[in-house]
Amino acid sequence: MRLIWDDLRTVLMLVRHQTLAGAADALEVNYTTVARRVRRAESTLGQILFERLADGYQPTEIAKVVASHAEKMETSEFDLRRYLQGADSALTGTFTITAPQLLISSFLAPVLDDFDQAYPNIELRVLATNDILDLTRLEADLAIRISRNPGDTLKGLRLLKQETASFASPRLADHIRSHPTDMIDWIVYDTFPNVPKGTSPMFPNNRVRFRFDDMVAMLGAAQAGLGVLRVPLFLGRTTSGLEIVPVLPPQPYSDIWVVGHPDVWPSKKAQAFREVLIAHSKRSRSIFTSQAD
Amino acid sequence: MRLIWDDLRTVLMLVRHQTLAGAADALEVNYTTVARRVRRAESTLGQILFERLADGYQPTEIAKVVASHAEKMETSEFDLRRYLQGADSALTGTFTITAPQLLISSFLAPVLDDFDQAYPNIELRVLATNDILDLTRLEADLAIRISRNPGDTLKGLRLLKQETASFASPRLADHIRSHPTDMIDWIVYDTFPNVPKGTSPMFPNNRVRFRFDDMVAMLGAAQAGLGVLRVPLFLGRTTSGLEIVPVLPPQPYSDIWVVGHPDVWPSKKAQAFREVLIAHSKRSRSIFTSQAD
DNA sequence: TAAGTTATATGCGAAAATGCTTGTATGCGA
DNA sequence: TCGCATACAAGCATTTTCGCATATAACTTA
Repeated sequence: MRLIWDDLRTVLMLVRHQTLAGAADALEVNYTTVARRVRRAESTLGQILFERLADGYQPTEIAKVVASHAEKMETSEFDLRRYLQGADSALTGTFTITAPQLLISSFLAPVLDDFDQAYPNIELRVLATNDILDLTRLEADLAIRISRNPGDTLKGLRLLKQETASFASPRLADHIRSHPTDMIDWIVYDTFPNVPKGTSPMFPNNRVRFRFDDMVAMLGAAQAGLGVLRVPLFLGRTTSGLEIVPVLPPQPYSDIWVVGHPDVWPSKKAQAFREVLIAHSKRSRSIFTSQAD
Repeated sequence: MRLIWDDLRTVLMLVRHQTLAGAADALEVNYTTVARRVRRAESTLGQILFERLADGYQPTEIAKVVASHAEKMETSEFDLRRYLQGADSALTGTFTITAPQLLISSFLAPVLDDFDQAYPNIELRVLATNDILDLTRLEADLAIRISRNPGDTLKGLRLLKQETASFASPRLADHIRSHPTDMIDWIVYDTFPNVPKGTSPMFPNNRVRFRFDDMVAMLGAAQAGLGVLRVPLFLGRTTSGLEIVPVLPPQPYSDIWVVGHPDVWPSKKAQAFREVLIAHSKRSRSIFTSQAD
């Protein structure tokens, strides 16, 4: 019995995605190819691996066992690729980072510019997402994250401390300052559905007016004067049409970290990127806290 | 970077064998294919994996790392294949056993016959070798071994206790019995280069005359009357032209075991083979010891 | 020094794998 | 109930991979 390793990988992907098209996307092949590889695997194993149903391929118990072993193989592949990435001393090729969308324009854009100037032969790929990408699976080489915790197995470096404050449109800000005891409307994030704690006693009347699940939309609502917003200082300060209001005094917030997998961390490209990143962080420290205000 | 798993396996084989032809044999492909796959792997990794020398492909350090990861993948493959083998409840297909050559003709042949009669749809493959095959790598499904110890991770079942005794050609045996104090010539195995311990006091004069590294040759030499031989009872008894001589009284010897990997052990085919094996062992017990003499 | 052995390299035709296209079934929603 | 989207299946053409035959280089040995 001579198993084809790439057929095992194909079975793994089909078990994960349950449809030929899904597995084919993951493998970057035509879905017909997935179907044929699976048929071939079934015939060499002498076992039926999937039930062909109208809504996809349903894995049998045996297929799940096959997939679990293929998953171990995949882990070894990722281990290898991370090793190679870490050992790579070239300042050429591609380099992938990920960061929350809102950090890009206000903070990261100059870093990308500096890096591209300094290392024109490195093709920088930026994944702007709030999803926590899996650095173990090399979804990115480095991640910039807003979190006190760099993650379990990841190496991390704290770039910046930061604080939050309350922001509002200039009109609303004026009104609040001149009528501090009026009811103040808040725009809050879905996951923190109440008025932030720690509001100043000078502004005793607060209520939630809107809840959003998207920060960009919240900023838009605040720009339109719909309410007061609690955001990191850098974000409020770099968003036009917003100014700080003293309703909520500056409070410490999760720090900004650059994190990476220990295997990949020592690579020349990662080193280079961190240098540029740290230099820029030092320069822009004042945007993130009220200290230097 | 999209690595082809079977290319990694090819690199592993080439690191192991160091020549295209050797790796190609192991993979059962043409050696040209090995060369091409390795080139492809090198180009996708962007790394040179082997130095092409006159006497073969010399792996670089990176190739060794690649191979070590591919080896983990291979381990997972064997784990899977053993699992599938163990879960296989069919009494069809091939089944592989291994045993020392000398056990085959005298002891195992009837078992093979019985098994083939009882399970004509199973194609039995017999690897007659003194090498200890690696059951973890599925080089065989079951092994019949002469050893007190069934092995570290293997499951085992003791089939037979056995004893050794001294044998000689009829002519020599006659002479020894009639002239017990004459010098007795021994034919011994290279790894036990002295006269066996425990010779009877009735035959005080013993010396080594020949050392061999091959048991078949030793039996031939004994048949030709060149000396006395210590062999397991079953072997002396079933070899024509030899008879037992009382120089060395029967002594316990390593037992005969059937061993298998725990994963494969419960498979229907392995169960079936063990049943036939055990039945035959019980019937032929008397050949192996002096008890029933 | 010439023949033989053991390596790798390369060109060509056969075989295999792959992608594309068309056809069919099923479920969802206007 | 009629698209519409999503799934798989199957046939055909293309591309890729593979094996064979041949050539070349290094080393051994008579």
